[in-house]
Amino acid sequence: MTLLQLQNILRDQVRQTALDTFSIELDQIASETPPKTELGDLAFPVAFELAKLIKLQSGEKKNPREISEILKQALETFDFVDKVEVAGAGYLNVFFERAKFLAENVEASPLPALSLSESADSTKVCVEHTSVNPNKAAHIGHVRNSVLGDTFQRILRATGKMVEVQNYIDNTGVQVADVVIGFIYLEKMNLADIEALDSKLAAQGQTFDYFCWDLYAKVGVEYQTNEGLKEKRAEVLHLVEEGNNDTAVLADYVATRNVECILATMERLSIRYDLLPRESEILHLHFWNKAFAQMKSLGVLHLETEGKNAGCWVMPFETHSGNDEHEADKILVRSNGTVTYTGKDIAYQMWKLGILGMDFFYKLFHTYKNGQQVWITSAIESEDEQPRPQFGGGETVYNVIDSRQSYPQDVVKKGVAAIVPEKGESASIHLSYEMVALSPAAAEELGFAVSDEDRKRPFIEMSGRKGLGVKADDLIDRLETNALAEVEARHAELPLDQKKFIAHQLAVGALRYFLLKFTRNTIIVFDFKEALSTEGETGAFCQYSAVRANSIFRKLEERNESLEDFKSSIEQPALVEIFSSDAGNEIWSLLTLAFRLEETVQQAAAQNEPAILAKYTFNLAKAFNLFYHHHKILAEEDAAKRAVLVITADIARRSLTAALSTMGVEVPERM
RNA sequence: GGCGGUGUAGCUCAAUUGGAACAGAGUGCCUGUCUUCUAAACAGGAGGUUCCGGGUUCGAGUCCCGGCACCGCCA
Repeated sequence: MTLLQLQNILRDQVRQTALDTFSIELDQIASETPPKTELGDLAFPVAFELAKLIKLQSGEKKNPREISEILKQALETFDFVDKVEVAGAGYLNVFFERAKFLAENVEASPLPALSLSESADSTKVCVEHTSVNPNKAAHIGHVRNSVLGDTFQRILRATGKMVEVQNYIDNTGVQVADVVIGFIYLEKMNLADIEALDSKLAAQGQTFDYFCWDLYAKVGVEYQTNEGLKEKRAEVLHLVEEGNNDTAVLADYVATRNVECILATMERLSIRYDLLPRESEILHLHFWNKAFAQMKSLGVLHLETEGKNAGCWVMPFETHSGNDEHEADKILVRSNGTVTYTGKDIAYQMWKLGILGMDFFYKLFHTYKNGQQVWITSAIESEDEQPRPQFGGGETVYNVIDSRQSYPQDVVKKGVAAIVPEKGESASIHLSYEMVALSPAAAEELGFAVSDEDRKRPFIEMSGRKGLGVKADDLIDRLETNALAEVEARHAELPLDQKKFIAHQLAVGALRYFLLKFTRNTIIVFDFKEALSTEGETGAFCQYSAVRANSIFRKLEERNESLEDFKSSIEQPALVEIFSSDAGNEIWSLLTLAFRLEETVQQAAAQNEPAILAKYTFNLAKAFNLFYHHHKILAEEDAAKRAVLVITADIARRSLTAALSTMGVEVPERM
């Protein structure tokens, strides 16, 4: 019986007792964890609610404490429940039978549902994240998206879901067109020149995406004075969208090279994808026409005949009471016949949910070092490669997109729900997050001129167009360099390869944790000092804690002592005695915290909030450090106590490792 | 102007969706702890009008009403 199962059983019992005794049906029963382990393992504030409901139902006034006494008796009969106390104004505090519970869970997996996600009968969901415009290198703001998405994807897997990860590639948009203009008109380069660029850049220690980063900024500057260049925009964009011409071929090369670079950057952070759906295929396969036909036949669209929207196809939203300006977002087809972004997004969202009635073709794009494959869409049937996975058709679709897109995302969600009411709005989830901005000081540190006006602002938005931002690879490099110096100082004797690998693991841990510890709707004002720190609430702190735990087991192995012997040596009476001793509470509180990973992951999934897992991981690491500090585990003389300490350390490190792994963070061999 | 978000310790952030028994962390500041299973650690201290004003109730940082400030989106 896991902690989660036990909690659910107790919750059911509370519900049943409320029904039997007071004829009150409680749909949701809140439970919480008491602030200190001495006060119990699980608390129900349910008596207060019951008192209110009883009064409402029969007019009878009941004291919450009285109600709790009745519930207490019902809960005390349970296995694994030691005692139940009524505390405060009517709190119900449940204490578990520590020894029995530990004996039962010595071997338990911290995330039992993880193995389910490989089985065919688990439900499939799609997570779209990253989706960087393929015209430049990724910056730290993009990385927040990717880390959030990748971590959330791991969280979903840990709850037993089958997950498909998509990275949408807008390869035919204005941003790509702008860089193409830079190549053609500013750099005077043709396709062959661009193809030769990589080797030239390599000699200067540069990369393609960095080159594009600067070029894109250059185009932005040029636009301000060069009207002629700006006029090329519409023309180039049109050619790129249309395809089958030299400009489109050049654009495709540029976009693909940038995708390759961005994928390489993300792989440094253990972020990988299953599919790269491209806008070019959505256009060329005419997804919109299919969606448009469906919408017309369902009558969810109508042709506006008068007013300023005359000639437009619009989708009405009863729930929305916006003003005239907002109506613009509901226009799906303009009076000139062109489809809006919202229209295309709705068609694409329908494909993701498997309700469009048509599909892309697919070819293999890349095989990662770990064997995972990432596929890319194609518009050409003969290019379709078999065998291949089935893509799209998610039960639920999560779109990781920053909060500035909240309104359009809401329109897409409502639009899809109008077309397929049986799926409803809940099938489309916008995992929104706030941007990563720069403090004026950080912008100056990067060498950007900050105006007096900007200096007064709390933060400055990063901008690819201005070339203002902390590039992801630069930051990772810096993190790796710093970490390597630390490893060098502590473990000079290790081979360089190993030291570099550890430094890499630490850099990933630092960056991922830094981006995950903030809740999604907090604007991260990037600060170098904070991001590079390895003290306090950081990835390194959590990793360090796990490394220390592992070193205990390395030492045990060296002494030819096995964990299995400890597990088989524990006996109930000895356990009971240890748990009732002074150290018992502290050991037990570490254990219950470690057992709470499964529950925490479920919470993070239900609330779409990876920061919950980050906070938990930090608290678990902290609790382990305390335990580690208080007990000399290997030196403990009392054999029974030593066994309990070893087993506790093992359970804690397994939970910690699993928690970190769910955040995409590895535990280094040494630190 | 309309819609949405935010406001909590010097600074950066949490707070299990309305719960208690000190509103918690990290950082910064002050003070202690390395011959030990790794000090990237641990312990202690100072630091709060939860933006302001009303309201709802057994109970409000959280919900409602009215303001203020900052941010974003749509024009």
